[in-house]
Amino acid sequence: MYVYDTLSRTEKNLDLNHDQVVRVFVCGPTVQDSFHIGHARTYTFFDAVVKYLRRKGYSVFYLQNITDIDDKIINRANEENVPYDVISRRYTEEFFDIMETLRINSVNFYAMATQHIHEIIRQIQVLVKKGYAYETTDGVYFSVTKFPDYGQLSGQDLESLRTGARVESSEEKRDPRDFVIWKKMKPGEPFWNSPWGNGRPGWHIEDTAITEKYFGPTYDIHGAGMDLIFPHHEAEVALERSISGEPYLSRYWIHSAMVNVNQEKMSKSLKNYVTIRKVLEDYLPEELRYALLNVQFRSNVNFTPDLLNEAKANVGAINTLYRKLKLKQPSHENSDENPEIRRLSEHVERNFDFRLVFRDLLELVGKWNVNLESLTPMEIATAIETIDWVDSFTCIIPRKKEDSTSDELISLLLRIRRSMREKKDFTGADEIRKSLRDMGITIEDRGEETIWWKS
RNA sequence: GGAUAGGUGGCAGAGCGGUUAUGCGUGGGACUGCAGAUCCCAUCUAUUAGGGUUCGAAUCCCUACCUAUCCUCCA
Repeated sequence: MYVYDTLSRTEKNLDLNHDQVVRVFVCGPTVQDSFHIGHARTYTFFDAVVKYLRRKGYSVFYLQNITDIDDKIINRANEENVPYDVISRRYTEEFFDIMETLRINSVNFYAMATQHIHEIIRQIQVLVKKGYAYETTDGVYFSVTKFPDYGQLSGQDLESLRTGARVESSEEKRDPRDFVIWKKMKPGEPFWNSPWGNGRPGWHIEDTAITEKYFGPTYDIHGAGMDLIFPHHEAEVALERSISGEPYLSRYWIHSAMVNVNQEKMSKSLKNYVTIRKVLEDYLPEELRYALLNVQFRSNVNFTPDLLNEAKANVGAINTLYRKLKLKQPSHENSDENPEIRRLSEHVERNFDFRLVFRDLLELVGKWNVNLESLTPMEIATAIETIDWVDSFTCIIPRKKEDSTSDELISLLLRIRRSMREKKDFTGADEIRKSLRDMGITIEDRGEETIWWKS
């Protein structure tokens, strides 16, 4: 398997160990506001990656943090005049709710920042003791120049960072490029006790404290959106490696690209974002997943109606065929190997190109549709197995609606409809068809017989 | 200005030196009582620009131009 690794800037052989747990960490959100398609993209992508790895037999521990204390949360709380945790809880709940709806369920553990204050303080203590961090009147800072590899991950050199300094420089910072790891509280702000007085953690150290607790000083895969490469991940590397002395933090760095609107990054500040909830008013979660996975992960996507409509059309086509196949009699013999799956898996294993998987699956769907009536039981089994396999990590086959209609009743209705049609009572026949559709049952007249399925 | 990706038909996107992929859209047709689903045909005959290498380039090299992300909080 190959993945593009940000640090080495090359496609690297993804060399994971089947005998050990594969440790994957992906940066979670700051729970300060509603979530948009940008979030959906990142988390859907890594969900599919982890599901694929598991499918392949790896035992993956997928860890994600949740930033539940942060300036933005405090600001929001002040605007609404409520305690900060009213905000963080509200959006944490919304986040979990959306994750569930989008079928993003591969994360083993969500680590909340505020539940790891101890670990954070311990890391800061080590950094201060080793001389990597220093205290000022408003906080504790990490001294960037003490870490020679700073800038390596993002391809920045320290000098150009200095000249580009849009960094707001606090007077007491020894270097404008230094970053906070502990913020001392201002009146009215939430706080935790620490050796440096009351305050709260900086963002970067939150993640290293969490990953160190669950994974130790190094782990296998670190993922997130590309916008976090600098300074966030750069800072994580500096912090953890300064503490551990190890030559690396994560063996692989996988960064997914942005979602754009009118060629611009979807973001809060530009007010050009579309919330996930909004999209789910008109599209199925599976259609959104398809749309987002139908793009190479390192390419930006422009978010347009076309993108979703194409996904809708394709998900519909795959699903319809899938339901029809399910009505047939597949062979139950064990086939040695499914050649289609082998071919499709090559796409996944070359840079997780789910898009190519979809493309080839669609071609197969066309082929199966043409021969639908003449497929052998073996071919039916292969087709179903192939779609199931793709669905096992992409989750694009819409779930059936909960239903209570019995098969016998449906058959009865269809018999009645048949006799109506024979008597040319098409109005009545169409009414039955429409009612069944409303109940999530699709029917299809095929000459003498009528087939149906629940979708 | 620096770092990193890119620039292919109406849109999305393959191709990695030698068949105008493919999907969506659009038009037409088959099937159907009508739908739906599916299929067939067509449409679009595209590769940012200019040089170069080559028998031959979307594909390699150079130059220019353009776009996105990051260099500040951000998935």
